Amino acid sequence: MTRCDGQDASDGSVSTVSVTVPGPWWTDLTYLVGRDLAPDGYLAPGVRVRVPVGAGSRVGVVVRSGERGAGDEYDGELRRVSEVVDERPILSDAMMKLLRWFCDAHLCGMGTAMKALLPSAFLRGEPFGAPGEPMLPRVGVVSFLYDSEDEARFERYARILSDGEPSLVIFPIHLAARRFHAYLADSPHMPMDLKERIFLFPRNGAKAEWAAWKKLMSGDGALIVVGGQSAAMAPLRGMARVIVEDESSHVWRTLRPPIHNVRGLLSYRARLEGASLLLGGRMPSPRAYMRLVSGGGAQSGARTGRKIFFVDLRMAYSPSIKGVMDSLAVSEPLVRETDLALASGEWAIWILDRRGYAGEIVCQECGAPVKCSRCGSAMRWESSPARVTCVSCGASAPLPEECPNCAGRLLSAHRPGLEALEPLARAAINSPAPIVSLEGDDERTRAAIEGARPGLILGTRAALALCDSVKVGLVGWIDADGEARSGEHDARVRAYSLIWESLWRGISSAGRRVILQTRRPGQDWQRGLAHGPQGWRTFWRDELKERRELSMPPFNSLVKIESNAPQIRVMAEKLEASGFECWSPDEPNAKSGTLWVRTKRLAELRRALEPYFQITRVRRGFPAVVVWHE
DNA sequence: CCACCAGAGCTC
DNA sequence: AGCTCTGGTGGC
Repeated sequence: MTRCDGQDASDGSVSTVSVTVPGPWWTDLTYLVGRDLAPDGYLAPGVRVRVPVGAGSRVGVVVRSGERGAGDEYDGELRRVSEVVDERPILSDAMMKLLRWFCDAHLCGMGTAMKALLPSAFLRGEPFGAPGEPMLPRVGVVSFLYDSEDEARFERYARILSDGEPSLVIFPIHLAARRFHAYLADSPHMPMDLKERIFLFPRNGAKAEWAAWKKLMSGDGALIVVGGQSAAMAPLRGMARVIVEDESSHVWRTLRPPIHNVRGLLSYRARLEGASLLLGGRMPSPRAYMRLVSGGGAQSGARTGRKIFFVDLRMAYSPSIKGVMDSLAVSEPLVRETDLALASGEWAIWILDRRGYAGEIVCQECGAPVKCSRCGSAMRWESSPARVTCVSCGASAPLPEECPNCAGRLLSAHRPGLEALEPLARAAINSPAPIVSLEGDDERTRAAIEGARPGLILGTRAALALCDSVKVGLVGWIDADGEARSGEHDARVRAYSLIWESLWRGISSAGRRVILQTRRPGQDWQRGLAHGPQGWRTFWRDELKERRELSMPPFNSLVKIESNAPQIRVMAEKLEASGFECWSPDEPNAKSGTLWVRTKRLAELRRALEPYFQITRVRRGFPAVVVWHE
């Protein structure tokens, strides 16, 4: 690498470069570069440089290079590139395209895209070789593999992988990747010499991840890379195939900005690098389903049988719960099936997706819910010890004696939770088997359960993970409608796929029974649940019809923009003037604002948002943008 | 007297 | 968002 010697180029022949610098802004920054760093007055696009930014310095990537003033409106004082990191461009053509696609799809800047897709060492300036181009341009095919049985899919993957083509196999969670890695090591379908060339990509963690990148970039002979989401950009040489397992999982969507769907990234990466793409799972995601019905048939398991039972909540006995307005039903069929499962030495799981004693506390006089003083989210009531905790930030406070809003004395609890369910379960179950409330999903709890005598587990959706390690004979959904109640446009798919998962997940799905306590037995989004291994066809047909009518994703993209209230108002006006469909749910005098946009014209929206992401706006702060594509 | 930290201020 | 510079605090 070459460092700036600090001297001015005395002959005055100084040129400029545009550099993408990681930051929340979308602007590329212009710098001078002296002859000492660039003898030809030119730095190739894709070369990393260290540049001064504000008080410090950062590593960025050259995007353009040329004489002063060429295609650049900035007329202020320019600073100098302080160091050229790479001798040759370091981002492949495919990688540049992938980064650009990411920016367009998620309405973010190039710097944000680089941080999301590349290991942190890249932007520290460490030696780097990007994922390769295909040797010969290839056209990857897309295929699908849906089978409700986990074991059946694993076997199919193993058979496919046994041809030794360089393959990337990615799971939504690392634990599942580990399980598949162990499966491959034992699989009779894998040739011995190939087994030695399977690499389990490490779980998130910057150091381990960078070590894995270096190992793969050095071309150590790995042919199959198995990993969780952190392996999505793994630099596998000559990658010919990408397998995305459990592709409909909502876990593919990241929780941290830039919020994106890692499965979508993998699909596009496969296309750019000419690798074939195999999407697999228990059921398809909306986009995969649409391709599937337009393209060809799916694989599927053949097992059917009476696995699922609907219990009409309106008919079920619902004992009242002390201190809580709503009741919880523990129906007769649920108790009977639970006792049966326990009697035959299997585990039973009852799922209620609300922790604590009650999900919300509301003032009966003013109607306001008790909110967290720190973050403003709803507080839930926990009974032992008696207190309220915040659903989102975890803050805890003593049980309020009066309404914080109107000082009213009548606070009432609603939506009973797991703590309230436990005494009901104890009273209802006849079996002497233990009853355990599962508070977390950590490894320790799981290990304790794996070694214990089978019993009844009361837990949230996280408890479904137990199906992977112990024999679960019954899953009972205490309030199945609750899953579909959130206002999100994808609430119904989440509900459907959770229940679908409870039918099929893990090692004992063949004999498992599932009971749904619901107000709409087998109706609406629940249609198709009882139709056997491809019941999701019924679900998607109805769901996509409705989404098309409402112009919701995947037929349109949904964009959420957050900023301060005045800026949101200005943006809303301008976007509406440009013909965008916008709405804002804000209260009139709120400080911060939210703007929703529903559109197909993402490129145009990007251009409209560009002014708000110029670096000169840094002091006013940048809006936060989230995009939904499905 | 200096190590450590929170907050301010800056960004071609 | 980073980064560094500042000034206050607290440990010895």
